[in-house]
Amino acid sequence: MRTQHEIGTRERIVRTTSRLMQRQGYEATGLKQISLEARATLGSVYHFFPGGKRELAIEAVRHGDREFADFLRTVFDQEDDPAAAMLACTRDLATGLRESGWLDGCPVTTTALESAGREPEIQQAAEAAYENWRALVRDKLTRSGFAPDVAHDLAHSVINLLEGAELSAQVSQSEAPLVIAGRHLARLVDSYR
Amino acid sequence: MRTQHEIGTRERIVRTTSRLMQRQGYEATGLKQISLEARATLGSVYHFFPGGKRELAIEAVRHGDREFADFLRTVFDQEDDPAAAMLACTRDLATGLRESGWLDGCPVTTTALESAGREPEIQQAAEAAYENWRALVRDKLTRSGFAPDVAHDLAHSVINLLEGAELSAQVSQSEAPLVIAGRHLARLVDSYR
DNA sequence: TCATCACTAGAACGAACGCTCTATCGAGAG
DNA sequence: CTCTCGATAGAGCGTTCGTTCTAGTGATGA
Repeated sequence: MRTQHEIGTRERIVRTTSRLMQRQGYEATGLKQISLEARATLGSVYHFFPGGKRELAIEAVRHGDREFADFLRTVFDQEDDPAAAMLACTRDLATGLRESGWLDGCPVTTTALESAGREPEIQQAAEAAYENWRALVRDKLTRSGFAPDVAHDLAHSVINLLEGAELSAQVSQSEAPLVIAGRHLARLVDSYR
Repeated sequence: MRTQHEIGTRERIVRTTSRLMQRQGYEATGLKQISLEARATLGSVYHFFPGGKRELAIEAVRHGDREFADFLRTVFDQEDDPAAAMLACTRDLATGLRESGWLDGCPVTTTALESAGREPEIQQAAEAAYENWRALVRDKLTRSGFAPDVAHDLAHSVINLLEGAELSAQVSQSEAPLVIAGRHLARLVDSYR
């Protein structure tokens, strides 16, 4: 019998897949590597995920979705002012990225790009993730008194600039893109007050 | 002898590789597929690119670099006002993306993300591309009277938001992220006048 | 005419891929 | 105890991968 607090095999496989695909992408991540690093056998992998690699990728994207959503919620709870929240957001992202040796970027983007137009189910999971994150930003802004349509548009560019800046920071191995993005997002948000 | 205006085998291979990796990424693009679609044999591919797939990817990224740089130059030449240029830029990107069936996103990003931290030479080529594009935006802004440090920072966020919005537009198969990004970039640029 | 050499051509190699298959394990039910 | 069945285990399937290799082509210059 499995006690409740220990991590089950299924969850271990999902987390490992998410981390590996975050770093290497969908195609470069093999099932052998997943089963090895998750300390599970191929039999276990196909037992929990009969849909194979595709199903595994979908679950990994959803895991990354929840992961980044938790990050956003934490930052937004700590910073009351939206502009200050933007700065805190990019600062924490930059720190995390640097501490991982510039390896752990967005847990969804790489897989999403690889599967765009080729794996509709994975693409849909990624789209749901982006929309989920936008909703968190939108709610933060409307709760701070911004008009719904302004908040809607801002949410798009906030998430998109975070994505682009993190990608740029990862490729250039520098915190600068994220730091600059934070300042510009704060300025942009403030310009709608 | 080869006349000057016809496209040589080498150039045909580079263009095909660039287009395929733009759509499918680095790992999912096979040399067999490249040689087939470029109407070249594997022997020709390895004759021109002894470094194999890695060298081919580097050349493909550089090709994408020149391609997007030409696009930026064209837009910047047509629109004198920087804010108007931002709007034209996102509009044209959205149109091109839609017309390709949401397949042709940034020709560098996918390959860059897949190789981040694993293929230093490809990553460096991608970094050079981003820096090249930023320089074009920077020059456009300084020529319009913006202070150097302001232009430097804006160039970062312009390119990064373009990247993020195009990625988002591709995944959601919608022009909205790019259209919104154009408005926000114009507003942000104007706020520094 | 003949040697040269950039280029084309594609068979073949070992390795790795996603996936299937059968066998086994082990805790709870009867 | 035996039966059941979710879970574990890993050998092996056919295929495709990147790469290597040898052979052949055809225009060029001596």
